[in-house]
Amino acid sequence: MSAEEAQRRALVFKALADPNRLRLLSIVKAGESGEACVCDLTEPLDLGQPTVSHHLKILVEAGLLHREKRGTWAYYSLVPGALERTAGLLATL
Amino acid sequence: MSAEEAQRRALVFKALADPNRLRLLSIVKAGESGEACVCDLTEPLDLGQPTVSHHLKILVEAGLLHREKRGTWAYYSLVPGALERTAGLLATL
DNA sequence: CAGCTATATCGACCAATGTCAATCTATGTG
DNA sequence: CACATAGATTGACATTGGTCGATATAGCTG
Repeated sequence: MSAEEAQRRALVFKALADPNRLRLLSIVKAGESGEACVCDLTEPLDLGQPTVSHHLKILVEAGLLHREKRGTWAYYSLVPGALERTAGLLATL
Repeated sequence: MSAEEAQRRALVFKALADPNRLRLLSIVKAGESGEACVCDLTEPLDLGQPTVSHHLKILVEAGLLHREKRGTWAYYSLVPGALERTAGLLATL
């Protein structure tokens, strides 16, 4: 694998390499509507709102979460197929 | 997902969250014998020997690589099924 | 427009991490 | 035993990364 390809793939795993971000993904996935707003995520993780926004941004930039703003709220949802594609990265090392 | 479970899973992804470690896994996997010694890994990554040993240790501790010492050499190989199990972690978030 | 609320951004701080040079350990060889 | 070699460990350093408080932005409501 080329250095550039490795760097690219490492970005996704970096996004997954934090316990709080794994929990964020888990909560978003478990939500019955498939989405969650920041206010739903702050309390269960016992983190400040800026910290949660920071983690969500990293997950969005990694292509794992999708952000949709509706009114004052921002709703986050899993990007369809993103987890499966990430799993595929491991099979094709 | 509990905080403890998240922490446990994050350890594996932390191990994957470095480009050089991804390349190490890739090289070990690609080797025809399925294993490689440190001396085979230093040059293609353009890293010093201590750095490579450091990365290999992290991959072993994450349960991804197996280390077997034969004589003066240490041979590293993929732990069977480890990558598949890691991929499974993503499916069960 | 003034005020409120949800979220994002900024700046600072401390902890964790990747890298290297130097050194140590263990194995093999004369 | 003396020496050489493969690899691990240590210590130092610079960089990155997670967290928070303070502040900014955007949308809603009166």
